[in-house]
Amino acid sequence: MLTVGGGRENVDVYFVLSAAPGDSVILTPLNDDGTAAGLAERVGRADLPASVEAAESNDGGPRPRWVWRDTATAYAPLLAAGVRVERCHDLRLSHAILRASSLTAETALARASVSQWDAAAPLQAPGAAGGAGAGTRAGAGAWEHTALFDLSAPQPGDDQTLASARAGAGETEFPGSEPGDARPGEARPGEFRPAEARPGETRPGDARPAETGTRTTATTTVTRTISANEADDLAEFRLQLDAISASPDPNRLRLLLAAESAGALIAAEMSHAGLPWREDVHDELLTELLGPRVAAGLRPERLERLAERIRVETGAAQLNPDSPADVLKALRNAGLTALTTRSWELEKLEHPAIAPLLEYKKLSRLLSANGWSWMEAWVTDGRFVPDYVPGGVVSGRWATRGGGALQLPKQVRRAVTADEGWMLVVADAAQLEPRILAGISGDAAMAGAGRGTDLYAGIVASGAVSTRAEAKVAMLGAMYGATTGESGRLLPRLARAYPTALAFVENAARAGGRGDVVTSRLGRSAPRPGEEWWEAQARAAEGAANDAELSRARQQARDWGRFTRNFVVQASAADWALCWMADLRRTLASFAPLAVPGRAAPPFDREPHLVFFLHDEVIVHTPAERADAVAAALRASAAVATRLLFGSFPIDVPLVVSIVASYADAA
DNA sequence: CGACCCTGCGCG
DNA sequence: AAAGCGCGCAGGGTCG
Repeated sequence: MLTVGGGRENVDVYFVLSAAPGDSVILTPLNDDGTAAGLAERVGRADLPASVEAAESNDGGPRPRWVWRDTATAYAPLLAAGVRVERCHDLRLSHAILRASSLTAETALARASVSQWDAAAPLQAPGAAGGAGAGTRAGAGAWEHTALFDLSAPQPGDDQTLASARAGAGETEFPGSEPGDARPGEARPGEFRPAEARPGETRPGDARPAETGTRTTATTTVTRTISANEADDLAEFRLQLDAISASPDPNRLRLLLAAESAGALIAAEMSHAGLPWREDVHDELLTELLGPRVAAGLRPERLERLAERIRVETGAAQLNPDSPADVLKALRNAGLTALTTRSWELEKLEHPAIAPLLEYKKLSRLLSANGWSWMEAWVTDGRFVPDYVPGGVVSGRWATRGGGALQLPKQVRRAVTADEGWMLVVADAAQLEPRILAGISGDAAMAGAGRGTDLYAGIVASGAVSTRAEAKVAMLGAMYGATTGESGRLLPRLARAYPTALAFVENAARAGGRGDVVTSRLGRSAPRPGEEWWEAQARAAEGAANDAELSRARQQARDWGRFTRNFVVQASAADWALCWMADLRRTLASFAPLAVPGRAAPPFDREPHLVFFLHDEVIVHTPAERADAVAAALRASAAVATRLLFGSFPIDVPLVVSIVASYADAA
């Protein structure tokens, strides 16, 4: 059976999980500096959940950190078996961050050639989430990776030999480092962070994981055969540890990677649990708005009536209201000058066809995006199970693949309903991005404007602008790089009141315009512009470009500047949100199980668990009895995240928390 | 028929 | 070009 750290306490031990031939997995225990911590063990996949659970229990000792290529693929089968892990290190996500980060720019990892570690997230097998079934998903034919760890399936011929020497585990005490950030503030120690790695500290008998051959040491020598996968994983992990310790601020990156990996665990857990979804409520809502369900491809009654009215009012008997070109032609024939068929554009027009057209567009959108077909494809057994893609956006935001989980319209949120005896705790970080801007720029005036209050109201109170709406549009303009319109007009006033914050985003924009790399609070860097961009800039700088090319080059430089201007804010907000959720997850896991009737999938059937995340908002599904405690935990974790990012800088990120039966009732 | 782009709109 | 960031998705339309 697996043991961790020979019973020592306060030692981070990693278990690297690698696919091995014969439907098995190799677990290699490592110390936090990448040296061997014990003998590797081979476990059949069927027995893996039990082994993992045993290591997680460890009699009150430290929990291991699981190191694996891809959390979604590795963790889903564990969850399906009801087994949860506390911490992990996602090699692929970590690689992506370290590859791009300005903090690890000169490391071997950053200079390595493009490899399997730079590949996109593997696709999830339908139904891998466990709790809910596979369903019929659009594009299901594209699923490829169904096996456990098959990013590159092990070939028997690929095996090589490596000495894995048992180093004197247990001989030396390695207390964990202080918590992640250089300015940890009041953060609770020891949370979701890997302990300090110790470069240069090598003990006799340690085997470098990537070494081959047999090594005799003062203790024991073990020679065994390992798969190419295992060698790759160990080598990559070491490369990452080296890159981190070589960075100017290792703790910053350790925190980021721990939070990113925790996010991957959360995504897997949310897909396992699913978002509670009342199909009957959804169906009722659709029927009320659209008319009774009809076969896919047909228009429900209400839509058909609207389409007919539009045809009558425009005099276009054959009009297809789903075709923008058709609609445009019909409007012109009716004497209207419309350039596009966008709703906000049509709203300005005065004509009897406009009202039914706008209503048609609204309802038709509901039908195609979240109608019955969508429900059939994505909701199973009362759970909406989207496929989250942690790290799917360069800023660190998540993406989704299918299901449109990040665009759940307010129209259908009524269907998101807690199980009987359970509640939803919905929490939203109010005005997160401008607050993050105040934090990263160190703008005390802006931070002060938001302390304990609505930030936009605080900006109004400072006298910079006169209404909340103005404050909001001006702030958004500052973060997005508005140059014209109301937003552009208000910017100078904002800049006078908050010069530090405005200078910060201005600098980020200038850096981007030069092609320089910008970086989030915790160390996630934006990509550099592509080859084409550089070529255009070079031609412009050499004076080789004609007027059109010159203005295009300048335009591209401004565009990239707007991207980097926004990146520093958006990516730092994503840093914060990941820390928030990671800390929350740890707290929720510590709640005593509660025997309540419910339909939540084990291991979450007796305790609060995250079911939804959207940039600055989360939903926790909880036994009703625990709802208040969950609300308190959400606030506490927000405070932890704020301290982890900003230390003692006097800033707060207040939450708007609602305890509701239905998502539609959240504030 | 699929691959691809465009339009439009949902979310933050 | 709604004034400016980041996304995903569906449907129409075109091309090969």
